[in-house]
Amino acid sequence: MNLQDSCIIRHFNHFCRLSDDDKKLLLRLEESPGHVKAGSVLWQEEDPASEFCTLSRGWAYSYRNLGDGSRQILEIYLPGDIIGLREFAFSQRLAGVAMIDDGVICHFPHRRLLDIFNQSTTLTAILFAISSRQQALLTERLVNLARRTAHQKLAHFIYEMYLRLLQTGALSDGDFRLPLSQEQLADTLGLSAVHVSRTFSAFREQGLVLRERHHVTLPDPEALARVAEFDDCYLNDSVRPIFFDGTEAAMRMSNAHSGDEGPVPK
Amino acid sequence: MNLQDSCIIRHFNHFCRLSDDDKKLLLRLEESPGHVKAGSVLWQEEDPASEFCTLSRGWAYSYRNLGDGSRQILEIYLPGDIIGLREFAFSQRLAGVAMIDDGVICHFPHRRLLDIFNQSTTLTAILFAISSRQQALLTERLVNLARRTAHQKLAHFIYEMYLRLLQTGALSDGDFRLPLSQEQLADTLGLSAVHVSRTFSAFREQGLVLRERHHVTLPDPEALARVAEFDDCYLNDSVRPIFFDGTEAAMRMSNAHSGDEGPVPK
DNA sequence: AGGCTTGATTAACCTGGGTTATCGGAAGAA
DNA sequence: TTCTTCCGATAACCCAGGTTAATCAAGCCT
Repeated sequence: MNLQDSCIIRHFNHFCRLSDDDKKLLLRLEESPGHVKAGSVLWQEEDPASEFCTLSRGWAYSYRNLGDGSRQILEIYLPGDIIGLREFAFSQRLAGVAMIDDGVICHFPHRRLLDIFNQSTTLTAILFAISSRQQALLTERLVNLARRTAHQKLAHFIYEMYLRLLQTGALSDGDFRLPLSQEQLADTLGLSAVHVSRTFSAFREQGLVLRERHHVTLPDPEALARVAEFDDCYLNDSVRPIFFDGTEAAMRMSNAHSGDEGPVPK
Repeated sequence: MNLQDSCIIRHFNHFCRLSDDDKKLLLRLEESPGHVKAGSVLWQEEDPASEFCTLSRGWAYSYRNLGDGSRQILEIYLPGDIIGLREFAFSQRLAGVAMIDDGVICHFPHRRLLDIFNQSTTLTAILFAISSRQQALLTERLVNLARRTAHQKLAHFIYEMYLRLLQTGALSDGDFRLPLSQEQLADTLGLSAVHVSRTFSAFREQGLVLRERHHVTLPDPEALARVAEFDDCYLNDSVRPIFFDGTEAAMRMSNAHSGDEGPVPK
């Protein structure tokens, strides 16, 4: 397999330029990618947890089923995202994962993470950063659910998706595919499907969001961000390259004892 | 300093027996512990992020301030917890942290994590597990906020605290100190302080929870868990030793090619 | 073409919990 | 002791969003 074909190498490359050795290490850990159908369940809560996955094509989501028959969608995964890091320390799944679209996923046994820890500090740091970023997304979703009105929740979610898709270079203007049903949106936002519909109707009248089937148009993305009180620092990549420059400098330092260099935070 | 005095060594030991080398590595990274007063702010949102902390004594919480003047408490930290892992991949704080009690914290510069990554696979795996566990707590809080009634939210929170305190061996029966004001509970649970008060009144009448100042008594913890629809698998340690046994076997394998030994999680 | 299913819209009605306000008690300050 | 401040309790009022139900449009199957 060519070094550029691997979906996980592509994903890691987003964070930090990789050496050829690191690429080979990642590649060796990767098992055959497989096609999965829309709606199929990758795993359910309390299944044994023994691997994680990279989503190469298609969208997916993780969810929890509640006692009263409702469910909460925890996270939406886009192509390039890693699924299942959540359960690294557990032997059971804490949440189910299902496909939204037809897609392609690659499997990695949990235990092979240790090979990465053993052999590449760079990859280890990237994995930590990915986990940290997922936690940031989760935190923001928590605030969104706990403290905002239905209008803000929906606006925030749509704008977050818009930014994430922009980052992956998957779109240019405020016009993209959002393959979630209103019921799935409701399960994500802690609302009823009926109220999601009401809110979309309000947005349509205000010219904020136009939704047609699984397609969304944002005539004025900035206006939407204002409604949502959106603060994008939790998504902002621009901090990460700085960190990784620092990382590499720090790694050189700790190997060579070259003394202080670069800004040292107080 | 004695190897057993370090708060971080004590914390890591909860997860996995450490070698003396690992202990020395942890100790070398640790800087002087410091006393902090109740109510003092360790850092605020958007402060530069350059270190993480171990909470050695006292309680703390992380929070986000919202545009409308309200705030959301994200996480309660108990003695032994690590604070600030969230921002590993960021140069800015995503959330503020403040002390609830008087306490003691130890500081670790972010950059020194790389020394750990470089030098100890065991410590790296433990750090990953800690981060994974924090994500599990966050996820459970998210579900709690999004999908449950006020009664369930409060019951769930109190029962979670009860279990966490049990785990750290800090209490024996259903009777413990909960040093949070009703306003702080409200900010944690996405409720108003008034409604927290109402809910406590209801619990008192039902004999579920008796709260007096900062002290809580649970006459029947199991009944409380039932009200909360509590599922403790996200807190359950019993899965972790299994994982770490597997880890150590795998590590020995990858170092020495010694073949299968010990239970390997399937 | 005719059923079936799934998703979306809209309306009518209801309730959990927010908001505001008032009061009382405990702890600290002087 | 008295003043002050903080915290918690309770009541009255109100509204955002849940619930139920009816209707409609769009695939899909055969």
